[in-house]
Amino acid sequence: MAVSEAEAIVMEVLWHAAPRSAEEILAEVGPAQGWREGTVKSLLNRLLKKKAVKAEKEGRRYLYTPLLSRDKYVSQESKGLLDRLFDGRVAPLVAHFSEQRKLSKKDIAELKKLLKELDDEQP
Amino acid sequence: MAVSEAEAIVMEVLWHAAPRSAEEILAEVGPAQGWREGTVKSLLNRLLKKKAVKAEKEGRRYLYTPLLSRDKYVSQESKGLLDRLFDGRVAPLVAHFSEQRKLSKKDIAELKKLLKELDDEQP
DNA sequence: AATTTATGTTTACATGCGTAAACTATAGAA
DNA sequence: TTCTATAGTTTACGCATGTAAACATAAATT
Repeated sequence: MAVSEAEAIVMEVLWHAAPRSAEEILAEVGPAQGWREGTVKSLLNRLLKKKAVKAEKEGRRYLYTPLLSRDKYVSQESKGLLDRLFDGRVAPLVAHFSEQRKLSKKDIAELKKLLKELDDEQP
Repeated sequence: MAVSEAEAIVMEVLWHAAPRSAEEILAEVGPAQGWREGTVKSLLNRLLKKKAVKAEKEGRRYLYTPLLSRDKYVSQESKGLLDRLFDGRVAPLVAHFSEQRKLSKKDIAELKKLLKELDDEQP
């Protein structure tokens, strides 16, 4: 089952640093998201059920660690979008952003560099 | 309110050719999706409520036409993903696909062409 | 005119999600 | 030892979604 958007926000905290306690996670996302204790606890439980995180007892509480890697999550999400909207191909996606003028100078520079590196790999 | 995934499949039919009747839409997506009549009708009604399509009476039935453009929809979806996962920037997204070896030869060629065109626009 | 057929409209129902309150258990504090 | 603070577990509730069935209505057919 898929990790939902709210759950992904909790995952981001754990991807950034793990293991963390529920309390630490709350401290990190609660204020920004306007979430209470119960909300974070529910999300953690759903993530446990989905096997996206694991919990290890540490004293009276649990410390949570990701089982699903950010890379894997990002891959799934990106591939989903690509397949649904761009027939699974990357160039049309970039072309879309280009048409929308959403490519920054920095993006363009980085893309050039990336392509050059690909050339160097496979001459 | 957002157009859901199932709704987007109906939209794709209309983006491809509109106006279309419910019957035509069913004929086009029903078999592939395993959807019955009622399902397509429900989706069309939700799309109407969301103002993503409009309906014009034609004889005893309605013909549906998109109000939301595919371009706008694609933009929203893409921007959402980009913001959530790549800090709003395109280059890291492409880098991700590159790392996952998801860039085809064709993608690479097209990206090069695209970047060259951008150069030519703004010399 | 009565019945069947084609369409659209209303209602349904399980599941997931966002958001939590209520409940429970347990380790410290008094 | 009893009370309290803390952390996890259970239950809740409204809304969206996927997936229709049931119902209403009007046109076409018998």
